[in-house]
Amino acid sequence: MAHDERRLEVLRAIVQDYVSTNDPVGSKALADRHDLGVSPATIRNDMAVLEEQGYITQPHTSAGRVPTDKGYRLFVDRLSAVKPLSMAERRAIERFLDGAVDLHDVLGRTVRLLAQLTRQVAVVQYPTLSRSAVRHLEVVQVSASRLMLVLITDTGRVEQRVVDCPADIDAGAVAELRTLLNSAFDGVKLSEAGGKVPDLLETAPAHLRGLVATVSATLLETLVEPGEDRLVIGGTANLARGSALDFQGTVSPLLEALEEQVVVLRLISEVDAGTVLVRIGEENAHEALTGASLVTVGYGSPERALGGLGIVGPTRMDYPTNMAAVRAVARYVGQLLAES
Amino acid sequence: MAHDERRLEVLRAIVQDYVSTNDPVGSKALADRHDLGVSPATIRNDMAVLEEQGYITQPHTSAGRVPTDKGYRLFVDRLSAVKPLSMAERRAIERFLDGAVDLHDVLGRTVRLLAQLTRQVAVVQYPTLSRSAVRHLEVVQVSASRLMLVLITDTGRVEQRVVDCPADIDAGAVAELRTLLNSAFDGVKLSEAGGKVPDLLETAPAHLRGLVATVSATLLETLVEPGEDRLVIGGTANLARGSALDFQGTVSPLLEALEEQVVVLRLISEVDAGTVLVRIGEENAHEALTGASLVTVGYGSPERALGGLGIVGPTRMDYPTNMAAVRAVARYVGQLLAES
DNA sequence: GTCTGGCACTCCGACCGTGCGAGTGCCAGC
DNA sequence: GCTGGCACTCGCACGGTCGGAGTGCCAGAC
Repeated sequence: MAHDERRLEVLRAIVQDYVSTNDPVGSKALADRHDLGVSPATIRNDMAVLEEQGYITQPHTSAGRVPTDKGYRLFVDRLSAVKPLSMAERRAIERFLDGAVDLHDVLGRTVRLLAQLTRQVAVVQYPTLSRSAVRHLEVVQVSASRLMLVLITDTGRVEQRVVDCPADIDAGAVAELRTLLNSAFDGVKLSEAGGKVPDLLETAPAHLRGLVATVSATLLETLVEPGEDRLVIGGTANLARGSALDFQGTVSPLLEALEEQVVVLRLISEVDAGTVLVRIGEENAHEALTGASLVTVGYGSPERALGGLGIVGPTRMDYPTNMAAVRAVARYVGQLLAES
Repeated sequence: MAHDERRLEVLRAIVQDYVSTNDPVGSKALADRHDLGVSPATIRNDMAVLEEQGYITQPHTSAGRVPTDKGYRLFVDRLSAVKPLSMAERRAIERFLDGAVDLHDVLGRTVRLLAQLTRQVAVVQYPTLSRSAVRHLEVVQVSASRLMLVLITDTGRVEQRVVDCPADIDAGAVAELRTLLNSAFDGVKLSEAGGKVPDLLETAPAHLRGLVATVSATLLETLVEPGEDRLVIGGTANLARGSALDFQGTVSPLLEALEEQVVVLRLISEVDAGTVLVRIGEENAHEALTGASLVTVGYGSPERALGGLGIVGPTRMDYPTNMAAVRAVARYVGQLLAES
C-alpha cells in the first residue's frame, strides 16, 4: 500500500541527507528538504516504524536518525538509481588512463583515478595469475648454477624467480630448456600448468630431465599455488581527511588491514565482471572493516574477469555515484587491457 | 667551559624526555629524571639561554619547553650516540628478509620491516635504473606488428614495454633482433646505453635497421630518460596512530605527499650508501613535510648506491634508534641484493 | 483510519566561571 | 655562579547552566 511506499521514501531521504550532511537527520529537516507531502509528525511515526524494523537508529535520545547497515543495504538494493557519470568524468577517465606504458602504469593510474573520482581509498588487483595464460617464458643464466625465470602472461604481468640448480649449467642447456618450456607451456593457463609437467618430464631429453624438474617445481610452487596476487592501493589520504569522524576516532586499524592486503584481496577477488558488488559495514565480518563499506567489481571481459578493483570507504558514502564510478573505470580498464 | 657543556646536556635531556613523553618538559621534571647535578633554578637559567638561542621554545607561557627544529638538529649532530641494535632486532632483520623470492618481494619485506622496527612510515626506492646495467634484454612478439621488450637488470629489476612497429615482423627478425640487442647492450649501464645506439645502428644489417631504430628509441625514452624510479611505501598506519597529535590535526597532506611520490623520491635519492642523512622539519622546504623528519640512507655497495631507503615521521622521533635501524636494514638489503 | 498541530519531556552540547597545578622569572643569600 | 623561596601567569580540567533540537503522545480534523 501507499503506506509502505512512503516509509521507504522516508528512508531514502534519510540516507541521502545523512550522507551529504553527516548530521543525524530529524523529522523537521526531512519535511523541509524533501516534499514528501506529509507533516513532520507523520514522518515521526514512519521513523519510529523504520527504527523498530532496524533500518535506522538514533545515536542518543533526542537526536535525529542515522541509517544502520541494514538501512544502507535496503537503500543500495532497492532505493538507489544508478547515477550516470557526467561527460566530464567520462573524459577524465580516458585522459587519465591513455598513455600508460605498461601494466604497472595502467594499474597505478587506475588507482589514482578511482581515488580521485570517489574521494575514497581505491584498490586494484593485478590480473590473477591463475586465470592468466603463458605468453612467454624466458630463461636467463645469472651465474654458473643459477637461472632466472621470467614469466610473461597474456595479461601483461611479468614475474621473475631465481632458481638455484644443484649443478652447473652450460649455455646450450639453457637454450634447450627455454625452447622446451615454451613449447610445453605456451598459451597454457597457469591454473592448468601443473597438469603439463608429467608430459614435459617424459618428453624431455635425459640430460635435461633433472633441470626441468627443478625449474618446473619452482614455477609451480611460487607462481601457481599461493595465488600470489598483488594489490595496488591509493588515496589513503582520503581516509584521514573527512572520514576521521566516520571511523570512530582512529583510522589506523583500517590502514593496517589495507596494508596487510590479504583480507582485502580475499574480498576483492570474489567478483564478477559487470556486476558491482557492495559490502556494507558488518557484512564484511573482518573486525577492522566494521564501519567500512567496499564497492567492488571485476574488470576484463564478462566471461573472464582478470581481477577486481574497487573502493573502500565509510559506510556513510554516496553509493550510487561511487558504484557508477567503479563500474565505469572497470569497464575502461578492461578494454584497455584487452587491446594490449 | 663547563657552562656551555651543561647547557647542551640540558638540551639533550629535554629532547630525550620530550620524545618519550610527548609533554613539554619543565625544569623540575628534568632535575628529577636526570642527574645534572644542579637545581631546577639553575636549569631554568640554562633553559632561558637555550630558548634565546632558538633551540627550544614554549608552546605557551607557563608550559614546559619543547625542542625546535634547530634543537633537534643540534641533538642529531652533536648530542646523540648511535644506538646499537639489540640482538633480537638484528635477528628480526634476518628472519624477515630471508626467503624473499624476488626483488619485489625483498623490497616489500624491507618496507614492512622498517615500518615495524621504527614504528614510522617506511619508504624504499627501487634500484635506480640509470645506475643499473643490462643483464638481459628479451624480445617477445605479441602480435604481428607489436613487440614486447623485457629488460632485466643486474639489480634484479624487470621492466617491460610494448613497442608498436610500423610494419609486420617475422619470427626470424625477432630472433636476430634479440641477439643484436643483447650483444650491444649486455653489461652496459643504462645511463650509458644512449651512446651505444649509433654503433648499433651502423652494425645492424640493413633489413633490421628500421626495427632497431624504433625499438631503441622506445628503450631510451621510457627507461633511461625519465629516471623512471619506483617507490614502495608502508606503515602509513603508524601515521594515524600516535602521530595524530604531532601533525597538528591532520595527517592528510603528508599522506598525499607520500602518494605523490615525486617529492619523497627526490629527497630519498640524494643519498650516499653508508652515511645516514637526517632532514628535520622545515629543512625539507616542501610544505607538506613541515613538521616531518626524514631519515634516509643509500643501500648497495659503498661506491655505488643502488637506491635509497628510509623513514618519514614526526620531528618528535627517536633519532638515535631510528638511524640505527635504517642503517642496519640498508646494510642487510645491500648484501642481499649483491648476492643475487 | 489516517494525518496533523500542539505540548511536555529528554538530553546533548555549547558556554562560562572557578580553582588547581605546573611552570616560570626574579631576587636575595650563600 | 648556584640555590631556595616567592609571587605570578596561564592552560586546562571540572562542574553547573541553558538553549535548542528532536522525540513521543494525544486529541481533534478530514
